[in-house]
Formats: sequence, C-alpha cells, structure tokens
Amino acid sequence: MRIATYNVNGVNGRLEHVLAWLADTRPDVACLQELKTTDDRFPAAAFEKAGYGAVWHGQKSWNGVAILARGVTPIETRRGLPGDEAGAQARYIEAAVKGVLVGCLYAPNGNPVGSAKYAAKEAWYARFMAHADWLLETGQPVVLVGDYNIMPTDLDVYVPERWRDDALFQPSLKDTYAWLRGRGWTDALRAVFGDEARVYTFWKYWRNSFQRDAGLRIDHLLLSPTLAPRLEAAGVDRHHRAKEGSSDHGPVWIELSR
DNA sequence: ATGGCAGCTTCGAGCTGA
Repeated sequence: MRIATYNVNGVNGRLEHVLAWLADTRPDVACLQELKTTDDRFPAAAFEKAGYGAVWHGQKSWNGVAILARGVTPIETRRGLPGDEAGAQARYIEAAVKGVLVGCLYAPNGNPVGSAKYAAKEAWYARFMAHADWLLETGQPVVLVGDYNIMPTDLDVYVPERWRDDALFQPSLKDTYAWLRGRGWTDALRAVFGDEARVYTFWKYWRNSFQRDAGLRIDHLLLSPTLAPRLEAAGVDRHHRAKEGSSDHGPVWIELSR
C-alpha cells in the first residue's frame, strides 16, 4: 500500500502534472497541499476519471488540502484541527482510508520570525501536537502526512547556516518535531534512509536549485507505533520535480506491507 | 543583505510562499 504526499502549488494550475504523477506512480492514497482553490473549483471530476475518490478542504487563493484514494472515496473524519477558530485557514483534513487513518496537513510558513505569522505558526503547532497526542491514545494506525514547513535537523538543509533566521528552521519548531518523534511517531524517510543520508523534498525555483540539489526536507510522513512496523520503503519522486513547470515540491511516498 | 521564480487575484500590481 503506497501513501504519498505532494504539495502541488495550485491544483488547477498544475492539474496535468498531478494526473501524470498519479498515472505514473499509482499511489493508493495521495495527500495534496496548497490546492489554492475554493471547494467548488476543486477538480474532483478529473480525479474521479483517473480512478480516485477524494475529500477536500479548499480556500480562496491560498492553502487547501485534499486526500485522494484509488478506487474508493475516503471517509472524512475531520476538517481543521480541534481549537481552530471559525473561518481558520484550510490546513488540515483527515480521513479513514483502506484501514488507515490519514491526516493531511499544510503547516503555516511563519516568516518572518517574530511576526504575527510566526506566532500563528507556533499556535497552529500547539493545536497539532495536542491532536497528534489524542490520535496516539486511540491506538489506531495513523499517518500524519504533508508539508510541515520544518527542517528537522541540519542534515535536512543544503546550507544550514543560511537558514538559521528562517521560520522553517527555528529551534522551537525543531523541538516540536523532535517532541513528536519522542511521543512515538516514526519519521518514515529517516527510518528508511538512516540518520546520515541527505534526502530533500523541496527545491526553490530559482538559481537552479534543483539542478544543484540545493534542497530542503520539509514534507514528512509520521507513522503511529501501530503502523510503523508495516513500513517497507520510502522515496521522493524526483523525476516529477524535474519536469518543466512542476511544483517546487517533489512528491514523497512510503510503501506499507499489506 | 539582496534577489532570484511562480501562482493567485473581480486583469494586474501586490501578496504569499520557503
């Protein structure tokens, strides 16, 4: 069973890219972020035609998250995090799919550090941590998948020194990520690739970042203790990031037994 | 320190992203 995450940077603007990726890699579950569309403009019919049912949580202009499932429609269990204010940005959707509870997230960027946006990012993560803990208590097999907007360690940044002041690389956020791991969540890519390999999921559009492999690892898949033993493989679909006109993120995937 | 690129938006310069 393959579960993938892909920050598409505009689901309508890049629909052909997303459909080509689905046809090429055939994930059982695909979590999408940065839809940049309202609910009524989400291309559900195109995904249906490609063999995927979907649940989605859109928003005008920015943000937006969706969960696709091959051959079935995910059973939505929640949209938004507990404690979100009314009218909050569309950054979380959760659904039961093929025996796994899938949380699809798009964490706030938070730049610049010290701004109201940064405070909102930390507040969002406080709600996310509480919900992640609640999910662990249920004992269900859960995967929390998406664009965390955190580089967890220096290994996850091509030149760490240049990112010290960035909102994606603040000690408190790295602590948050480490805290999640300490609570029992497994970082799937690190579990597969080890603690020395450089694995990136995002490359800026400019300065030939992708060609130089000047990347960041900010898209993550965290597995609950009940799910982690099923982890068999993981990877990044770099050949789709390499395509002309692609998102600045690459699709990231894991393979689970059964 | 800055800028580089790209998508979105009551059509076009400004916001946001990372």
